[in-house]
Amino acid sequence: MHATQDETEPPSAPSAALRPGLRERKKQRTRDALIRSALELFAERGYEGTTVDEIACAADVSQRTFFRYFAGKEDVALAVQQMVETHFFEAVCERPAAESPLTALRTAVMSSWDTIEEAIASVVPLELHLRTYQMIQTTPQLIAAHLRRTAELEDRLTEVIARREGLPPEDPRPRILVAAFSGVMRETGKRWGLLMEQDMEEFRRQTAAYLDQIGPALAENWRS
Amino acid sequence: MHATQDETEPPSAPSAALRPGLRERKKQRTRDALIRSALELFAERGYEGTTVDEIACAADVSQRTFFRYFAGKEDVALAVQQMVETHFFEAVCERPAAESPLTALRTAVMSSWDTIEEAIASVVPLELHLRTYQMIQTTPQLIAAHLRRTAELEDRLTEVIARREGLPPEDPRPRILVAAFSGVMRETGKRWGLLMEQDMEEFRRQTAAYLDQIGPALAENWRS
DNA sequence: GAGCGTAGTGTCAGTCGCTGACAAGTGACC
DNA sequence: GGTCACTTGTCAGCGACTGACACTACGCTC
Repeated sequence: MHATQDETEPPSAPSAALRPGLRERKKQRTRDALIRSALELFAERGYEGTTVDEIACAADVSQRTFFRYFAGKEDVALAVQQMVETHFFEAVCERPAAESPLTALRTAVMSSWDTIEEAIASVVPLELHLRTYQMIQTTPQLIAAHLRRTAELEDRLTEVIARREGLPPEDPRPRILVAAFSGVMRETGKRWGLLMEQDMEEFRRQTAAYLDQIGPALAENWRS
Repeated sequence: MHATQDETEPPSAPSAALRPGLRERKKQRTRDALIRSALELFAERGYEGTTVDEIACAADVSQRTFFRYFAGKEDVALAVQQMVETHFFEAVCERPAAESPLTALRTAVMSSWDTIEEAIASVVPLELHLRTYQMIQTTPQLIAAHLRRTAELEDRLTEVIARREGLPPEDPRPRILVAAFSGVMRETGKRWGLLMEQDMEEFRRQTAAYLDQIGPALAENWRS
């Protein structure tokens, strides 16, 4: 309902602001304002220490309007994270069928990281998103909500991979692979958020190293 | 705070009801009554269609007392499931160190299933628990809460396995294995709950078959 | 450019989950 | 039997969320 930006495109509009219609632009600005206000307040006073009233007030709308844009307080906290995950999912869908499933997943993460930052920055400053990410991993209610969304993403990934490989839906292997992959991503994400590592290169290396362990993890006899 | 049943034991009490003291028994009965009332109401009107007031009223206590026993409405819905998972975790801890990690997990599930039913039945009828399990998997709020608890269980399992194998906490392999295992359990659990399979034997076979796929899932080249 | 329909917004009132504070009842222990 | 600590109920209140209704303003047509 919100944020649908696919319309008939007038060829090369002179003023770049005329594309989506005045009303649509206003809605988009309201939505962005709500996200920005929310994340700033969360960073300042914490998630539970911030009321929806305060968020709405900071974005100059009524509380009622807030709930027309977001289904709940959780929603706005996870809005940017949602963007990131959608972006990753699309990257997976675009991987060539020749790649093995694990390679496809791995390459998709890496390539989605190359391009996601500007998309984030168009809504909120990157540093604010990093603080939000930490908050998500330390606030019980947000951990739960985020895990639920992640589980849904896993379902979709499982389906995509099963289709790629031409497997019937009952085959458990795609699900297992996705679960293992997801476990790695959760773990590395935890480290990234908590250690506040700004060094993206180092983080990529670590993630890659972890992903390399997926194969060996299932070989019995770990004791070297 | 609640349900601590470790106290100095008077040697062989004549009436088996005298062990934990009158007050403790009363608390336990209140707690069980709350769980039973809650699950019955949930089964009847759904989770969101039931208010805490109604649960408290059905158990003949005040709403305030309900919240002294359970941190929230979610808590009472997941109370029995919590028992099951604790039981499983303890079973894992007791597996001999000679078993490979995956074997230990697999054997622990199977053996915990052998003994959990009576523990459940002492609180609520088994059939009611099954309906609750279905409800958990279809109610967004409960899915989220349950996933959070499961994630905590995964953390503890990861730690136990790392210790068993004498691995340092940074080694990602225990986490990956647990994630894959957990993915299988979530999937089979989903089928069990939704298909309402009463046939426990069939369900065990299916779970075992899924677990057998964990190894192959990580071997590349699935296409037979 | 006036007018109309509709989409977006604010206000209001209400429900429900949840909590702190205080007062009253009740098992436990000497 | 009396004191003490633990449980409980009542009350008052906050915050998340929702339905209903009236109002404003965009967008489209004539």
